[in-house]
Amino acid sequence: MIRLRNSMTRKVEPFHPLDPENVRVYLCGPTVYDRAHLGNARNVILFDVLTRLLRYDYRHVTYVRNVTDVDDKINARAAETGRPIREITDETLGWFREDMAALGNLPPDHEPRATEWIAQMVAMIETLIAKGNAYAAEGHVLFSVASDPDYGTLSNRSTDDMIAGARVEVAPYKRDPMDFVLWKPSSGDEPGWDSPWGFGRPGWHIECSAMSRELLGERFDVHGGGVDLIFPHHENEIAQSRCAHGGQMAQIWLHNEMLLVEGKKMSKSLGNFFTVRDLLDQGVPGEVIRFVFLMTHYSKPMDWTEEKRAEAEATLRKWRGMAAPGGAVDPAVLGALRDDLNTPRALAELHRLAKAGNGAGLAASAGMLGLLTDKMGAWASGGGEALVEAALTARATARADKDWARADAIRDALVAAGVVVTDGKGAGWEAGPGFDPTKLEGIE
RNA sequence: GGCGAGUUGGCGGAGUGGUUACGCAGCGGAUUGCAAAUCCGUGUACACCGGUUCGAUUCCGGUACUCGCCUCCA
Repeated sequence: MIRLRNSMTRKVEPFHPLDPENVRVYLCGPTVYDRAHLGNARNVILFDVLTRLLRYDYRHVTYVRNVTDVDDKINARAAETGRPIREITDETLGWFREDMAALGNLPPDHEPRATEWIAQMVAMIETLIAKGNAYAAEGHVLFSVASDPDYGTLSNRSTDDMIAGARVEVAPYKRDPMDFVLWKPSSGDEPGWDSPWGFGRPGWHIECSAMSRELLGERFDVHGGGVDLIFPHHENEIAQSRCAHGGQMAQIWLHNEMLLVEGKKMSKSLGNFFTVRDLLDQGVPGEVIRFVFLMTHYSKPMDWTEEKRAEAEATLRKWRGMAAPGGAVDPAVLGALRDDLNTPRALAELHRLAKAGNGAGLAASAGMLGLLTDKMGAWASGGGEALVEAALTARATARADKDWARADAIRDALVAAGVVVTDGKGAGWEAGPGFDPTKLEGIE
C-alpha cells in the first residue's frame, strides 16, 4: 500500500489507482528555451522515484511528461539569436533529456510536445465555448472563471481573495480580471496556427489539459510538479478539464517544495541559479546530485550546499565499493518509499544494509532510488586504469622494500591524480573528482 | 492582506504522546611504517508562550521568524 500526500486534501492518503493494470502519471515538463537549472531537476527525480516504485508494485505504468515548445520565452530567444524556433526547442529538449538521464532518471513513456497537439487543444477550447465556460474576444479566447463555481479548490483561495491580491492583468477584452487565456492571436513573425478564432497559439494551461486527456484519459492517477505550479497553472488545468469533460482530473496532486540558494528559491528570474550541466561539467557525478536531492523529503524546501555534495559523494564511493549483484530489494526500503516517498528514511535503511555488509541487498535496494545503477558506473571518463594499477603496484613494492619515502611519494601522486584508494569492505580504488591518471605517467 | 510550507543536537535530516533515527563532522579505541580507507564505541536536540495529559519535541491554541504562491516560474 502506497501512501502519498495529496495537495488537494493536504493529507497523506492511501493510493488506489483507478486501474491497477495501468497506473497513469503526468508531470508538467520543461519549457524548452534554456538549459535546465538545478531546481528543475527536483520534480523529475521525485517522479522518477515515484514511477520506479509504482512499476515495482503494479503491472503497468504510463508516465507522461510534456514539453512546452510554444512560449513567449522561446519566441524571445529566437528573436535574440536569429535562429528558427524549432531548432532552439529541439536543441534544448535534447539537452534536457541528456541532463535528466545523467541524473539517473528513466525517460517517460510519452513526451508530448505542445506544438504537435494543437488540434486537440482547439477542440477542447471549442467544447469549453460550447458549454459556456469560455468566450472569444478580439482574437483571444478566455476561460470564464465565474462560470466555474468550484474554481479554487486546489489552491484554496476564493475569487474574492484573488481579486484582493490585485496583481491580475486587466485587459480590455477580459470580462473578469480573473479570466485566463486559452488562445491568443499571433502576429506574422510569431508561431501560430489557424483556428476558428484566427491565426494564433494556445495558452500554457490548456496544453496540459488537452495532452493529459489524450494520453491518459479524462481521469488519471497522479499529476504534479513544483508547488509554484499550484496556482495558477494546476488550478486552471483543473478548471478546464472539469468544465470540458467533468471529473476531477487527477486523483492525487503531488507537489515538491522548492530548491533554495542561500535561502531563496532558485529561479531564472532571480538569477541565483546554476544548471545541471554546470555541475556535471565541474565533475560532480550525476548520481551524487541525485543523492543530494534524495537526502531531503520532497515536501520540504532544501538547499544545495557543498557540504551535502561532499557527503553524498563520500557515501556513494563507499557503497559503490561494496555493491554486489543478485540481491533483493529490502522491505524496509520499500516501506519507506511507500510511506509518501520518504527517501531520507530509505537512505537510512541503505546505510543499515551497508553497515551489515549486505552489498547485494544494498545495490538492489539502491536501484529503487535510481542509485548504484550500472549506467552510472563511470564517475570519471577516459581510461587510465593501467596507469593507476601500475602506480599501486609500485607503491606496494616500495612498501615491501620499506622504501617509505618512495611509497609516500607515490601516494601523494595518487592523491594528486584524483585516485581514492579504498580498503576494507570495498577494497580497490575509485576515480574521484579531478581524476587525471596522466599525472601518474612514469611511475613503474 | 489571502493561501500554503517550515523552525529538531556542530551540520544535514527522519520520526514519535513515555523507550537509539540515520548520516557527516568531533571524540575514544582497533588496525597501519606513518597516513588514508576500513572496523568498534560515544555525546549534545526538538523556536517561544499557553492548554490538554499521569506524561508532549510529538496533540490543540497563540506568538515570533523563514520561505513559497497570489505575475512567467519546477
